[in-house]
Amino acid sequence: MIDWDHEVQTIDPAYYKWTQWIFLKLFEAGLAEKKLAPVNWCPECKTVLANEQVIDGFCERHPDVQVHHRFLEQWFFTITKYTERLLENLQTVDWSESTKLMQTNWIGRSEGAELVFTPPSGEPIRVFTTRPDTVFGATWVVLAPEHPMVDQVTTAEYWGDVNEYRRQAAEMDLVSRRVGGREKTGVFTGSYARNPATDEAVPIWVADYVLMEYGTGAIMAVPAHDERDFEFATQFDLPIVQVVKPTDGEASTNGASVLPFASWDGVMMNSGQFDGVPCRKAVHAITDWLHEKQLGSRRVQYRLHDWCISRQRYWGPPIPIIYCDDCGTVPVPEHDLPVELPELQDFRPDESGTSPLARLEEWYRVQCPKCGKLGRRETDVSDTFLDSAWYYLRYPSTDYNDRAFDTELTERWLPVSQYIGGNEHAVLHLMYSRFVTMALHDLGLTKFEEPFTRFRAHGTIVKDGAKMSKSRGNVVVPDAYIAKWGADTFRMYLMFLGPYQEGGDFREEGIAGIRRFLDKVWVVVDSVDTSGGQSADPAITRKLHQTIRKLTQDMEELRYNTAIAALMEYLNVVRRSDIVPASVLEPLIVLLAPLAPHLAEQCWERLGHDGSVFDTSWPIYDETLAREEEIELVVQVNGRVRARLTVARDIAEREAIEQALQNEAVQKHLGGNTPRKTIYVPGRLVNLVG
RNA sequence: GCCCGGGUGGCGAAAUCGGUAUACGCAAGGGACUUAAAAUCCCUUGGGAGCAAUCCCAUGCGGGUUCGAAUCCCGCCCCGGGCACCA
Repeated sequence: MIDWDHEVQTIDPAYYKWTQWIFLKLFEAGLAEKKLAPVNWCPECKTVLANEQVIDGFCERHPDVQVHHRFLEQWFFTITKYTERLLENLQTVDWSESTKLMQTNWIGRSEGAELVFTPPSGEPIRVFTTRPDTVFGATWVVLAPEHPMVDQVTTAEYWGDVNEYRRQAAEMDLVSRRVGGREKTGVFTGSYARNPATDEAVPIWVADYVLMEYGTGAIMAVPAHDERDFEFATQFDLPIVQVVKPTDGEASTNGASVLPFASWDGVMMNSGQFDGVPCRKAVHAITDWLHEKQLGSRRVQYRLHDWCISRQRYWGPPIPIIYCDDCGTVPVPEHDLPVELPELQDFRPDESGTSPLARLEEWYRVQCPKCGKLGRRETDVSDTFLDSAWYYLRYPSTDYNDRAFDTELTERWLPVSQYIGGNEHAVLHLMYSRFVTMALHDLGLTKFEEPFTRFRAHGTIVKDGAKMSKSRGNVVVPDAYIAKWGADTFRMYLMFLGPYQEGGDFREEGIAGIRRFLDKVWVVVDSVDTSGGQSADPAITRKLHQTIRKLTQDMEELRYNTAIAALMEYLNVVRRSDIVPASVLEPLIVLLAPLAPHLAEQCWERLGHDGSVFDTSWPIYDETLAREEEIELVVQVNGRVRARLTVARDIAEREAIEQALQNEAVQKHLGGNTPRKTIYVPGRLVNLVG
């Protein structure tokens, strides 16, 4: 039941006051930083976006609009400080496996090593690799175009080439830059660095297939054992040295045709004292060896980046920060919250990279809360995902205006015991909420660190093979169906369509079946025997308890389709009976209530009850009453069904086999032979093997 | 390319632990009621052979393990989703 007294609206200053408060808490905890970084810019939204809001290089809200790179100073939440916990805690929560997997992949944990390649002069170049075992085959080094060391290593002779290449890379937008399989490009810097394993000088290149945002922004290239490096070697005629030979490969020694060989199933070669060692062992042996020489160390790398929360749009809670020439970055004092959104004539965003609020000088010019000198408000607002990252904490505490969430109420109601949503939020809302909750937990503000104990991802109902969207024009509007069939029918039909977590294509073919079922319920309720004198047929009672058991289990596991099928079966049994006592019908109505609430409520009233059906308790099944006394025992000969016997439920093995052997059809198929082997599965079958 | 999920009647789908494949519903066909139609009720319905009892075949394709496979293993094909030059 929905309690409208506990409604929240994230655009209400009474709500976003606390969103800003949460920002301040995270800021105090050192989890909010403003930094200059390459960020995703949507030219349609005219704002930056978080990585999680960029889908295949396109804007989440504008699927036709490509996202660009911009270097801007933005506020970030350092979610990466929680990477390990976000990963580890996944094992403690009861969530859909698909959702957990998506988060795991998004966090993208990789074990490997950081190795040092030393140029003759200047700083060493640090590279991250997951294959330190292949370091003997590293024949050059690549820096990302944005790598700060490019300037130092580029020689005068190559200065022009390198600069031109960097200029082109900077101009390229995210999409064309990141397409895998694109022809490799790059330039030589003129310098060399020493391979820490071979001690040989290898050339230093700059190429855009290396990304500054991942690892150290530099790699060692091992063309024999990495597809991309192999491609680059082919393109620029660079040396290829095989250092791993396949364990079970046929063409293991005469190399070229099987390269690049990127598998872990191999042993080392051309690797000095490590020759013959399997890759998986060599990884550690070589890393440790380089560690002793102080040229490398083990390292774990993640794909997850910090959460960019700055937005240059109007709608959103202004980030509660004031910049002062003397005091620097000053948080707005709690008692000054909320920082309200001012009225603005034209609130549309523009290309400037600053928020519409930056046009309103009388708003952003304020006194510094510390020294009183004239300062300037932050004009960016926060990501709307921050609003939703904590809303569940607000629900129980909406009556309190002096605190975001009340300790006692929070303890009583939270964490959320069952949450249902779509997998499109797996790496957005669900990840952000987990992070915010962990941060609040570490600040001592909540007792739990996971917001949602149990989460189930619903499937997507698609139409004509595609996700419903206004632009495609394939949206199913429920209103028409509700008008024609009724809300209960439509609701129940959607549940009956198929497994809840799978979704499927929307068709209306079967909807009449649900309506017929509900009509039959109504008719049966009308014909119920209310005299109280009739006792129920034992067969119906048995079916009733089986149905209660099935519903109890199915509802808990969100298996609505089979729950409904079970109710239909039960109704079919009830309808075959001439007399229907209230005792067999009332539980049906209670079981139906969560599926067809309106109809159930009316039936309940019609059965002579004053209160709501939702105030009655869920029926409890009796295992003894649900038990079948007689069962059908299948008799197989050599695994094929040849007879079915009706026997007592608890028939002894010896007796069952005895009866099976006496069966005529069974004897025929045995052909007069005695079975060599008999298999007995209690309550199910006898298999005679001849 | 890598990682998940799925493929079962004409259709949506069941079979939850390796043990009666096709529950439940839709659609279709036949019948009852009706002057007629709708609605409702009853019956039939995986494919094939047969008067029948019954038998054979069938869970995307090809192999395997097992007394027994939709379910487990190996190799493919197709559909949906996620990630993607992440070193």
